[in-house]
This record gives sequence, C-alpha cells and structure tokens, in this order.
Amino acid sequence: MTQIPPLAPSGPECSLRLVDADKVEAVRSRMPGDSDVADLAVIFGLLSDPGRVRILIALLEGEMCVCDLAATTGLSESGVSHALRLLRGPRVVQVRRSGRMAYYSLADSHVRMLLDLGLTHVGHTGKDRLRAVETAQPG
Amino acid sequence: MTQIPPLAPSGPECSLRLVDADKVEAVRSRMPGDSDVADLAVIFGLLSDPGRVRILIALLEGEMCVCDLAATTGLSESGVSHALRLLRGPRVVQVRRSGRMAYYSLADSHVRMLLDLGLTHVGHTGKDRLRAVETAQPG
DNA sequence: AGATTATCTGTAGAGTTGTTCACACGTTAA
DNA sequence: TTAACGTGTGAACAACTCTACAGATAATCT
Repeated sequence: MTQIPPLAPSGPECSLRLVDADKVEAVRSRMPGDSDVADLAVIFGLLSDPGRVRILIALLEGEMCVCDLAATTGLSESGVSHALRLLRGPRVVQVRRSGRMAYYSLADSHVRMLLDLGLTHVGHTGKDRLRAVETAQPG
Repeated sequence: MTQIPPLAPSGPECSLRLVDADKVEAVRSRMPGDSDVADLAVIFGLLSDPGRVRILIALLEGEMCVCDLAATTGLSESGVSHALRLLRGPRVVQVRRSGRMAYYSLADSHVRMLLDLGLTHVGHTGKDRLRAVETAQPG
C-alpha cells in the first residue's frame, strides 16, 4: 500500500544511506498513499494564495455573492471567479444560484478548522480569530 | 488595521458593485491584516508540495536525519535539504545537530494538527492514521 | 595531511500559477 | 426585441516553484 518504492531496488549497491533503518521502515509503512498525499497537497495548495485565503475567511461569516467577495477581498470580480472555480472543484466551496447571482459558501467544515488553526499559528489572536484579543506572543 | 483598501476610493464613479454593503463592511472589518493573510498563505504553501508533506508526516513520528528522510520519502537528499530549508525559515521544523548529522523535528504543534485535519479531509478512512495529535483537546 | 561522510547551497531549465483582458453566457428589465 | 447586469471562461504574460546537477562546507576517520 505504501509507495515511494525504491527503498531497496535490487541489491546491496543501493545508493541510499540509512541511519535508522527500522524507523525508516516503520514510518514508510504508516505513510499515507500517494494519492492521499497528493490530495492533501492540493487542498493546502488551494489555501496558499492570499486572495483565496481572504475569500475563504470572508465565507467563514456566511454566504456571499461574487461581487461582494470582490469588494471584500480587493480582488477583481474575474479574479474571484477564477479563484472560486478552483475551490469548487475539490468541493471546498459550494454555490447557490438565484437569478443571475451566485452565492458561495464553505462546503467543508475541515476547511474552516484549517483556517482557524492556520490563523492561530500565524499569531492572529488565539482561537478567537476574527476578534481583536491581543495574546502577545513571547519571542 | 484592515487593508485591501480600495473599497470607496474617491467618489461615486467607483466601479465596484455591492449587493450587501453592510455585510461587506462587517467582513472587511474583521478580516485579518495583509501580513497575517500573507503569512497564512505561506504556511499553507509550505504544505502544498507532496514531498514536503511526506517529510512532515514522517516527522510526526519523531526526529529524523536528512538521509533517513530521503529514504522514507523517496526524495533525493538534496531535495530533502532544499525542502527542509524552506520549512526552517518559518520555523515549521527545527534542527538538532550532532556531529555531521542533522536531526529534524516538527517545531510547531499547529502544523501537526493541520496535517491531521488535512488527512481527515482527504482520507476520511477514519482509521488509526498516525496517532498524531495525541495532545489534542480533552474529551 | 587527505579521504570520506552528511548536509547544505547555487544555478538553470522546465513546469506551474496568478493576474489581466476581452468576450461569452444566462438572467432580468425596459 | 435590445440593453444592462452578474458571472464564467479562455488566452497571454509575468512571476513563481520544483527538480536535478554540481559543487561547497563542516565533521569524522585513517
């Protein structure tokens, strides 16, 4: 089930050096499969752009239409549309249409938690993300 | 403290359309600052590469040296070194040196939680995963 | 000393990503 | 119907990122 296959490709002339072979084997056996790792990287990649981060943070407060998201985030409406397209694919956001409006909202609670955790890491207040509670960080 | 400034740049010839101006204002006022958003995007960006994800998942089990990380992840040792350099900057990992060995470990518990949350999001197999986040919140 | 080992760094090329522009699509109003 | 509106899409271009290779650095050993 594990990939990253070439640990011991053929014989003793393997060029890989190992210090703790047991640990390497143990960790390799518990490593998620390639597709899970790739999917994980894709999700994080979607959160790696400031514009998309702002869009998602805005959506934490509830659904919004494209033009309001543009005004909120400072992106162009086309830029917001492109970003939302990327986020729609892996179902990070979902859309509700009403007439010519498109109202977007978060489709996955994990993304909400990822954003909260990330903001905590970055030091933007404690868990209380969107409120100004100075939790000064030493060093 | 909020940026994304050009909501109402000067006058009525503003080209931005608003549907729910109150909501836009409310969300804008709670939006983290540019540097927090940028830092957040950087952190997620570091997690957006399969190689780095594998390195960090390996480090969930404890510290490892570069060559063992290479054997575990399938990356070249140079590639691991490059990846760790990126992760060292924002202090996602830390290094302990002993002789000519360099032992890397996770430097931030948030990253541990981000990885676990992400794996839950993609894998959803709900299994034993990686015994990560044992320091999670009490029941 | 020189050789070997483990890690680190610089660079170049291929590949990817974000932004902007222009226009297309479907909906609503006149 | 035509026009305006909100949104979606494709293409082009700059900017960025990943990977591999070569070499550098520092510690260890003979």
